[in-house]
Amino acid sequence: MVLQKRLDYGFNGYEVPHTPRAARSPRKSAFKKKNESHQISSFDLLAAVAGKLLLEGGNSSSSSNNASSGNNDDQCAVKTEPLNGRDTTVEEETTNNIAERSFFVSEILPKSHEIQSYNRSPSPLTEFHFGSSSGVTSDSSEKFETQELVYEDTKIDNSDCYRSECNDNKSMLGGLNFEAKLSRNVVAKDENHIGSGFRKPIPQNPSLCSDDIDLLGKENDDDGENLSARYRTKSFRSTLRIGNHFASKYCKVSPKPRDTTTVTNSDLDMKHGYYSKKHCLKSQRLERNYPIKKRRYFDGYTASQSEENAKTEGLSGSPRKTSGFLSSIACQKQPAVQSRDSHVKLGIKSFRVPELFIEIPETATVGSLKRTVLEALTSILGGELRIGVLVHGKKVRDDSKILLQSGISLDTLSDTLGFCLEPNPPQSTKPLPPEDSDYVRPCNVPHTLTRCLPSPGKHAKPSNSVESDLDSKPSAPNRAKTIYSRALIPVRPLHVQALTVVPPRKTKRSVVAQRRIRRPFSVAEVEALVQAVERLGTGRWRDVKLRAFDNAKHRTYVDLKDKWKTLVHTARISPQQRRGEPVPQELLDRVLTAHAYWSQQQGKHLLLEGPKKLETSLGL
DNA sequence: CTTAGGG
DNA sequence: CCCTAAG
Repeated sequence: MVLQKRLDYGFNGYEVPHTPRAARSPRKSAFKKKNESHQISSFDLLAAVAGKLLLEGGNSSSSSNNASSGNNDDQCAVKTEPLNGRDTTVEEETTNNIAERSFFVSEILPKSHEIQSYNRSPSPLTEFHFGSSSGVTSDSSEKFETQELVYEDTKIDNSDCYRSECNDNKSMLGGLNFEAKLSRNVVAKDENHIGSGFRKPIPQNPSLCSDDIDLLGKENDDDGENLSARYRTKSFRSTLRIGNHFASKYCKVSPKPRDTTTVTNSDLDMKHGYYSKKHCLKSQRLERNYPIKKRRYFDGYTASQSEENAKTEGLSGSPRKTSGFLSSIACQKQPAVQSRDSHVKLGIKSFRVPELFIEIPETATVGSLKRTVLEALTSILGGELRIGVLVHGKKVRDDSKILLQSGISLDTLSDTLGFCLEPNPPQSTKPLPPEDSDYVRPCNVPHTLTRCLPSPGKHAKPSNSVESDLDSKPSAPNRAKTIYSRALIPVRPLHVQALTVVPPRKTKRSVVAQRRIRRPFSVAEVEALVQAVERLGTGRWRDVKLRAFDNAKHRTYVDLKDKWKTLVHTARISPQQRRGEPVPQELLDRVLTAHAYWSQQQGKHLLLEGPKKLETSLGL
């Protein structure tokens, strides 16, 4: 019942982030004044459903499978049911079974059923009925993965293994995907974390996700990318899942329990089932030395800029990174409801909780595992639950927008609308030091997914020597006994693919380029940079790179240029305003001197005898 | 691929 | 750090 309570909280707190930015493809024509007055509030309902889902989850292990089926019967737009209705004993529940314990949030809404999305209901909960749906049979363990997107009328095959797997099974198992990590530490089971988002559970594993912190910086950046980044950070890992099972199911990779690399790879593969190996290699290489120049799409949903954009942008908005959250709520347009009221009818097929990482000892009991997962889950969603709306994979944050304004219309609904659950005030959890971009993955997989790979020993690495810093070779994760898997369920925005003539799935590579982890320059690096610039000037960053940072694979000449820029700025502001590791004034002075010198030099344009070295000029 | 700058 | 227009 505690869950119920939280559910309520979540409800109250529900609020879609504001989205200042206009729709990618403002289609004025789409604005039918007729609908302007309509405000969609069904999201609230969705939130309610989600909450309900939680509730179900919380009780699933001990209560009946119809915990909430006693609600309204009519107009139940969404049905929810604990996947694992039958209450199996702990002994019986294998890891897989646990995973299987996802929650079936909803079924395809019968055509006849319609959700009057526009009518704000004072009591959202009443609009959703959480009845029990068809039972999930034993084989469900093989399909615990949620159905990502289910198209009723448009059978779109995105071809990624993960997806197709799902489609194979008629049973749309929505729900929670569990990902567990076995380790020596048990996630604390205290309840202090309630309401604090997943802050609690995560800290247990500081090495899992490290970098996201700085991502939280820009708060009002309406840019989709940034938004994504933010969410990735705050809401990261919310999908619980038993990696091994997942791997075996969705990836070719043979599941090897306790094999970190394998599992990880599996996940990666899963995520990029259609990712060509070749591309992986390339990607890796790129990331290794230089920033990937491809547009980054957020977790899961990614595509090469050229291809994806070309394919979808022109049609109905550019695909954007989607939030890292789950979004396996499938909605669909009701074919026969082209009614003039232009009401959007959508059926929610399933929910999936965002990815989540938990740590639990291998020796823990299944029961404790369940408990842990449950706790982690509730802690995540417990705080404030809310629903995110995705249109073309892009989050729509402006609640005031009408559907049409957001690009949600009868014509495109089924292909563009998506939802995602997200813990409210996304708490920035203690990010775990992400693996270095140079990290060499066991197999050729998109680097992006390694973001949370454990990187022991990388924490306290106060580099004093330029050497060490310049050549910060990430230590390879060493967790033989840890089962680590990731469950980044790609939130594939419904592409307009179905509506376009573009040949479906043609080299639909997805490059999940992730923002590089922030790696503040150390004093030593600054020193090296300054020295190099003094000698080479400020217009030869490549040379600077080669000269002083040739071994620092993670520093590109662009980085150096940027750093110089900031150094110059830093040198000009008062020491009080400076942040981060303090740079010796001496260096800053040199920065200013060199900057002034080279600026002048550049201005002089005198290359008669070649640019004199600053050093020479200064008599150094 | 590099630069140079704005974001 | 990212993204990109220019060269």
